[in-house]
Amino acid sequence: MNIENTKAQMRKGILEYCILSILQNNDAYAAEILETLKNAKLIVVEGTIYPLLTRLKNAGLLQYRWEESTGGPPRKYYAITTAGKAFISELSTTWKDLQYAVESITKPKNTAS
Amino acid sequence: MNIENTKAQMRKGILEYCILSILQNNDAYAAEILETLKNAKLIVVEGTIYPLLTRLKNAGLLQYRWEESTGGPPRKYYAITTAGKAFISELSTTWKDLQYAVESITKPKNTAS
DNA sequence: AACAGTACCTTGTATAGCATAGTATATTGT
DNA sequence: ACAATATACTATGCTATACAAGGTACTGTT
Repeated sequence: MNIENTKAQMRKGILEYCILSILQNNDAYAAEILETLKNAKLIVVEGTIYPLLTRLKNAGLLQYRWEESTGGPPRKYYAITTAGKAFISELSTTWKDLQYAVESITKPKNTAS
Repeated sequence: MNIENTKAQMRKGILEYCILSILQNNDAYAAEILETLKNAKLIVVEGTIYPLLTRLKNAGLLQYRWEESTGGPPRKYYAITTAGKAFISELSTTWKDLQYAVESITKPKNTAS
């Protein structure tokens, strides 16, 4: 029950939303997505993101194309699909509902103002 | 990859925070906590909350006392400990950081304003 | 004594993310 | 041409949380 573990648990479930959102702005390959998440202080590692991208692709929310790189192996550039865009709006609602629920619970109540 | 599953995933990790927050206001027993969560639209079931309460108790964040009921078996009233209060403030920070991170990622960027 | 209602507890399952190791491609140096 | 290095993608096993489902125990009513 340490704080780091709890942080990791809170992160779970929002990564899909974050990744889809990142791709809504620009197509990107795994390393770029990873970099964006890190810049936003969402620590994620390779072993997490690759399976997640595959899952989103298999669900039809993402698609990818191969692109040559100036150095090193070709890159898988992911792009969001129509279904993915629709899913984002659902996730956005879910996230807002969750934020509201947590706020209403954690806000201390005036038991006898 | 349906929305209900994703909702459940997002809920993960915030339940500890919510339960500790509820107990910060008043001592309560499991059924009361469950009711409060439901009122906030956080769907949780018995099988989730009992192990969680035990975990929080074993971590020293909660303590409990037995109290007689007017009808039915005695109730375990949980109360937050000093360590629990300290943990809440950490969770509060974590939650705010997470909200900020998600906001910065999901907010669409002006790629060429 | 049997039943219903309340409250608490336990076991098994699914899923997400992590750690780690492995595979494949392209460039660089000899 | 071959080996070494860097980049990018993939696969396997582990852990923790939440859920589903079933079980135990106590109290009051008929």
